[in-house]
Amino acid sequence: MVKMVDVARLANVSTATVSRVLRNPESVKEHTRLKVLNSIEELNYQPNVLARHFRRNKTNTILVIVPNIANTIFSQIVRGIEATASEKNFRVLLGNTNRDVEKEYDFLNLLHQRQVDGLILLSGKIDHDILSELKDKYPLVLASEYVDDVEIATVCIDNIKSSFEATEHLIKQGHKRIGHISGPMNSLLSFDRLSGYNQALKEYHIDESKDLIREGDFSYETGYQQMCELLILPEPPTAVFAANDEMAMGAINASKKKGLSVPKDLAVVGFDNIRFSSIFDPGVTTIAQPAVEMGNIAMELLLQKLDDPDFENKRITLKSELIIRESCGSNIVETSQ
Amino acid sequence: MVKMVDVARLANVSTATVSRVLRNPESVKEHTRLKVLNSIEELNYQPNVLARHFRRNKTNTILVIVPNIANTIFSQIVRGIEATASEKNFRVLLGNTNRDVEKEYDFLNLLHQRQVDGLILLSGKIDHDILSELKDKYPLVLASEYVDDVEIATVCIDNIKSSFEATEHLIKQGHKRIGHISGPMNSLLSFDRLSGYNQALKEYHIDESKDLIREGDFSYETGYQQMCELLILPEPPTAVFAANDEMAMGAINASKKKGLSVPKDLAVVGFDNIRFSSIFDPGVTTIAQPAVEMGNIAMELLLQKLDDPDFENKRITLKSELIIRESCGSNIVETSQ
DNA sequence: ATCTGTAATGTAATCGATTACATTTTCAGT
DNA sequence: ACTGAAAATGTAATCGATTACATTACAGAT
Repeated sequence: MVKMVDVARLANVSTATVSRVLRNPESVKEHTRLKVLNSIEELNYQPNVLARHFRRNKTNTILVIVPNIANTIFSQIVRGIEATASEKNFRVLLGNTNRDVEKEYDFLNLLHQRQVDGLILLSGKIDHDILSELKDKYPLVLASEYVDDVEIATVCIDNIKSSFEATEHLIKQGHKRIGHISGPMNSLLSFDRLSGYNQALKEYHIDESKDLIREGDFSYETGYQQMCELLILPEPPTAVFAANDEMAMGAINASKKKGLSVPKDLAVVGFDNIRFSSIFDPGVTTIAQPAVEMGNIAMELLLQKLDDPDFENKRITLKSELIIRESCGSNIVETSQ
Repeated sequence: MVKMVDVARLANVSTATVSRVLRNPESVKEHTRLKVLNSIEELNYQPNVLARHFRRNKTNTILVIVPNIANTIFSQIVRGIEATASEKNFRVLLGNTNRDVEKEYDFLNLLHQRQVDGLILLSGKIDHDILSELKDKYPLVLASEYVDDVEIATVCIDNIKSSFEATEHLIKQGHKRIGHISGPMNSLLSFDRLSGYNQALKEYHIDESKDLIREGDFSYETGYQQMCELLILPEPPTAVFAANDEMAMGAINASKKKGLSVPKDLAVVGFDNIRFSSIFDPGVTTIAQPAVEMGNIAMELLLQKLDDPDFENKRITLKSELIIRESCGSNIVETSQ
């Protein structure tokens, strides 16, 4: 393996100069720089990244902890993160947890071991105290998820507002009995989506009913089960707002199974606008998060933190959008291609 | 940061002994070992991974190149890889290419730079010559995809056989005009799925027709488009075998759009058994690959290669399974929950 | 008690880039 | 031409674990 001394010898300079050419080209005279670059070329020199990491105690790698990479909302955010990261010559290590908190903690070891320089969390499950300790010790950004109390750099949408809009849309279709299948209640995001739903009901003077609110865990299966529960109520809902698209699809399939037709007998709205929402039949009306952009911004925030650990922990709120498809019975209908 | 010398000092031994306790415990006397372990505990010592990587010129990290991580078939394989990897204390770096060959080559730099110790490829797009050079220079395993000519450790299923079965299933339902929407023809896997289809037609004395074979690229969109093409033929097919589930769903939706009913007017079989195939309406009949197991085995093969670069490059072929759902009009019908 | 061979432990070089500090070069200003 | 400051380059220490080689401890044989 060619190393820096070899280049230095050939170019007739010191290793310090070679190193500077690579990391601080402007601090080296043009003439010398060209000599060095030529030698690098001639020897086909590639710096030893591991030595560099060791010496600088940095890896140019960041960790992204994802609850479920197979969910397109997360893979899109990751795509955004990667795009911005690779521009700045950063690598992205994916920590897929399948919604298992233990695995999250496992991945955090990578931070402690300095195998990664920073962290983007797409999951809000980690304990508050640990989170608040983390954000003081390492560059940390939350994306999509968020927490209160602790001040952490965050990119997200306004979940209360978008859930309000989703529910309002159902109300405007004339529905009065509207169910909600929520996400797991240990996450603030789930809580806010529920709040948006509640606020919409209140705003339009619709009585709340505890029976109509069911807790799921963002999986298709819980959407299916909870919908079954809702359907055996003495007075079942005529519409359902599910806290994500997978659960919405679960709810739709449960209703179909019971012989109901969506949207005629039951209107459904989801959340996230995952790829299959437009492929599914009926197309799922949903709230679209600007996922790729969210990833871009999350990475930009992290880069700033990496550069200056004291950089302000701002929260950036992006706009979401209601996408109307067939599942809610609106007359405005998108094609499913 | 506590380092090895600190532990050594406290335990009253040399750093060599501390290092041995960590890497070769059996070479250290029980008495000494305990002293050292106690000191490690007491000081809460964590070895500097970067220094270790540098010194050993190994990172205990492997790279997995994936065409599209949002596709559940790939995320399942990755899950299998990760499970086996983490047992052996290996990290998995995910290289998602979105089917872009350029990005594949980018990721290969990680190998050259020794940032990863080995590679599992889930894509068969890389140039033969490069592949054959790679496999001599680095531990390399192919999973799901495979190539001929070059001898590389591989885990896969028998795509010809399973496609034969899929097509045969349609034939046994009485279909005589069966279309095929293939994968991109630069991949051997697509080619084999086409071969299986052709062999089944031949076996059952059904005339082939070039018109009925359309090339897609494994995306929903091409499935949709190619099905549209098939439907405007003077004599359109009554059944279609698509080389993956996404294209099968595209085909189904295209037919629905034209007012056809699946499976009554058109029977469809897909490939891969992605998660959404059972959620889709109608449930997609498909070939299930043992994806997680495939990942496990791929990682095991790679570990063997990492251990001994001259380890035999065997190809392991796993069993696939035909999963019958509603889309093919069989009377044996699975529920879609 | 002495010798021998093996097991256990220690000493110190090593991996290769980075960088604090030292030295030399350059050049503007007189 | 000379001075002094700034720019360019060089010297050598440094990061922290690993490991080849050297030394010591110890058990068993004589």
